[in-house]
Amino acid sequence: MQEASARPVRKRQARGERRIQQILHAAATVFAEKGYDATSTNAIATEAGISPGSLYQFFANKDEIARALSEYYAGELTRLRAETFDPAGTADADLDGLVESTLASLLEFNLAHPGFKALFARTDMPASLREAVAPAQQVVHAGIVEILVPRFPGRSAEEVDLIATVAIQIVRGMTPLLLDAPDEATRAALAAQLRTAVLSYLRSA
Amino acid sequence: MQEASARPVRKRQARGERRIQQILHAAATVFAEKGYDATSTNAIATEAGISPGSLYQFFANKDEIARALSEYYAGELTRLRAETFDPAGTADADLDGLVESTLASLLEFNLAHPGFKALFARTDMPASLREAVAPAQQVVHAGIVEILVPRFPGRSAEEVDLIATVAIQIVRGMTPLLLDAPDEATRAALAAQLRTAVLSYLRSA
Amino acid sequence: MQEASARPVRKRQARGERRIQQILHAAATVFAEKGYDATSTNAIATEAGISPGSLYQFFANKDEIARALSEYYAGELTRLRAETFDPAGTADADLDGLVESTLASLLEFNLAHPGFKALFARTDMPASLREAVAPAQQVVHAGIVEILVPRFPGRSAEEVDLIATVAIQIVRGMTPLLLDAPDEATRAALAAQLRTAVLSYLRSA
Amino acid sequence: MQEASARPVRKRQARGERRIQQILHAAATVFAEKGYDATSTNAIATEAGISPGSLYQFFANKDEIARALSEYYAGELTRLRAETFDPAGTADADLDGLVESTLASLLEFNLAHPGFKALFARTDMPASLREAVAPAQQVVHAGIVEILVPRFPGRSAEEVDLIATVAIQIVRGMTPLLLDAPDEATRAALAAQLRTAVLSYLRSA
DNA sequence: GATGAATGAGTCTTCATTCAT
DNA sequence: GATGAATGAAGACTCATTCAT
Repeated sequence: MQEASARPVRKRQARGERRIQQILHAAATVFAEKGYDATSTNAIATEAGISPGSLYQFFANKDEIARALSEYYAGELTRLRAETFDPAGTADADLDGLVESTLASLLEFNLAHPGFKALFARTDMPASLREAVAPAQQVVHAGIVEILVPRFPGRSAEEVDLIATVAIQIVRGMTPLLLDAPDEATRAALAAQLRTAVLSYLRSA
Repeated sequence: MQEASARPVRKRQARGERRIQQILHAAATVFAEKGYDATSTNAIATEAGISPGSLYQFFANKDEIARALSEYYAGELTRLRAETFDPAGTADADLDGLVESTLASLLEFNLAHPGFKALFARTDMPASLREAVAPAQQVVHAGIVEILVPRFPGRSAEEVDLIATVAIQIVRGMTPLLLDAPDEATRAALAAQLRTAVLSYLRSA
Repeated sequence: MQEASARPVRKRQARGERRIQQILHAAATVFAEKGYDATSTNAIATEAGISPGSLYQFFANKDEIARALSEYYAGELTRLRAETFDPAGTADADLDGLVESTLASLLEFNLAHPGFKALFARTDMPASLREAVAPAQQVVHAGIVEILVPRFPGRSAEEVDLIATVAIQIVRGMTPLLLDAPDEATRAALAAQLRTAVLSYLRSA
Repeated sequence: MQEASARPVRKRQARGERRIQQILHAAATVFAEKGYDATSTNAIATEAGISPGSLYQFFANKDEIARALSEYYAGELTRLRAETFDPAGTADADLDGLVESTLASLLEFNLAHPGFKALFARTDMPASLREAVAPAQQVVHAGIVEILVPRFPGRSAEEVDLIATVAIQIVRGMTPLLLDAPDEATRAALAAQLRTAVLSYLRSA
């Protein structure tokens, strides 16, 4: 009985789940192209190949799409982190390598998820969006804190928080430049500068 | 005819100039409150105490207002710079002091011109706005370059440009945090971190 | 085959009947809360704990729900009438008592069936709704006529019809006030006035 | 100077004033046809021969149109009342005549202002509409109270209020029937009954 | 029958911009 | 130049109804 009834339910949910992924993917695409503000829900629906009404079957409003996308990104980041990150090796790893790999991961993530920058690499957000987008921000912040804590043994949690915030803000400020770089060389140069900036900040913080 | 109309023309121009200032001031106020995207031209007109039609007598569209405001800020920045900055003393001044005073000036400028952040402290801009807002960005950039050149004697113009760009981007990333700081203490702490970040970056660049 | 399917069919019909009651009950609840126009079929389905699709398995459209609900009320009214009303005693009962008990019954019915007022106590209806709702209206009308006929011996059927219509319209006009009365005292006072109004009208008609 | 500057201002206001009348007239027409709920703001704009945007230059939303229309009707009713009503002669006029002329006026008003019934002759209203429509209701109520006060010398203000409310509700209940009467004869018959109903109620109240 | 996803026309409203006066 | 009315294309969102499973 369990099996028998579980299947159809799952099937239905599966269809919805697929649609949700579809919508989120479409949203990410359009956000990446036009930015969050300039993206209309109808444009998302069109990009997803569905009708405006269908979109609202799954999301109550535009902000909820941003929130869900943000949560999706948060999940992906967490997943990637779990795969990549070796907490054991972190303590004695050199800061240089840690920063390098973290920045590389973030850049790679941005390239693989073009919508991410619309939710992450924006320093100036309306309150409603800021709230919707909090999940991904927090995951990034928590991840950075986790890296920093063993590096700043004498500091209070608040101090490390602040340092993480500043480091993230530096990255945030540089991200659009990196992503919009006209060629690979420019991007590499900018990435190198970003590494320098973050590293030197962390060393003198 | 020339003589006869000369004075009224000047008067008209003068009046026009005043109107333009009026509009720009209103625009800055509303930009500061709601951000550029969420600001309607009607809201600007209302804030300026004029009719929407009048606004369009002076500005062809919303972007042009941003451009003019940006140019106004560029002018103010240049003026302030001319008053404050002593090129003679720069060469042998210590970088620390230079960075400190420059950042302080920029913060002060932001506080004195609340609309500035809507045009400057935004890392992610639609193309049309980015272009409109270029003037102020360039003045800032040029100012920073001017400071940096004597500090990086061996570097090419391009390299210094890049360093300036990165430094600015760091500031840009931090500015919203600074301006939205809940209290003076937080702001001071953030400002100190920003100083550290810029300084250490410049030192290791 | 006939035999084999006979019972399941009945079962199905029984289940269907239950579903229909379920839907009608839900509809009445939501109508009572928001009024007919503001009630969405999805809201009814949700209140009934079923899916929108299921609802349309039993009712072709929103108006049909109103019609069925109206028919249900008509049935209930008829049933109550049969239980309560003693045609034998009516002829010589005093009009005063008849009016009083009839109005009391109607009020009670309204209180017991909160959805009734959305279909009955509305003087201004779109044609489609008016038609759908006719059944209950007619039962009420017929009931009143039945009471009035022996009271107006000399009058033609049309005249009695008219008198009944007017009496009902008076009740209809007062019903929302009665049902929305802020407290019991106010309601009682309004009920008394309504009695006076109907009684004096009937006496001078 | 006064004259000179007053004119253009008035001219501009006049244009707006005319538009407002135009919109209210259109709204009344559509309300009369479809009822308030079923009337869309776009339909009003179309009926008024203007664009949807223009409508919102004068009214913030649909409710505000209802309110303005209600206020217009309130004004008209007051004006008519001032022209027609002779307070001096009221005291000793017979109730019969007063009721007759009042009901006749109200019927005439309804016929001359087809939108009125959508705002007045509706017993069951959503809260937002009820509030918007209050002005006209109050004028009618006040007018009736004014008539009734000398007729009910011993009663408190609250009692007279209640009596007026009931009388109005009777009229309200009958109005749709009157207005939708298929022919003049039916309407006259209904009007006669309404007179009887109101009069007998007032006599026995 | 049941489900919930799908539809798409339609709702109210906003806004950059233009135009008559 | 100034005014404020005019425009109409969007925008976010809703809802009665239908359809695939």
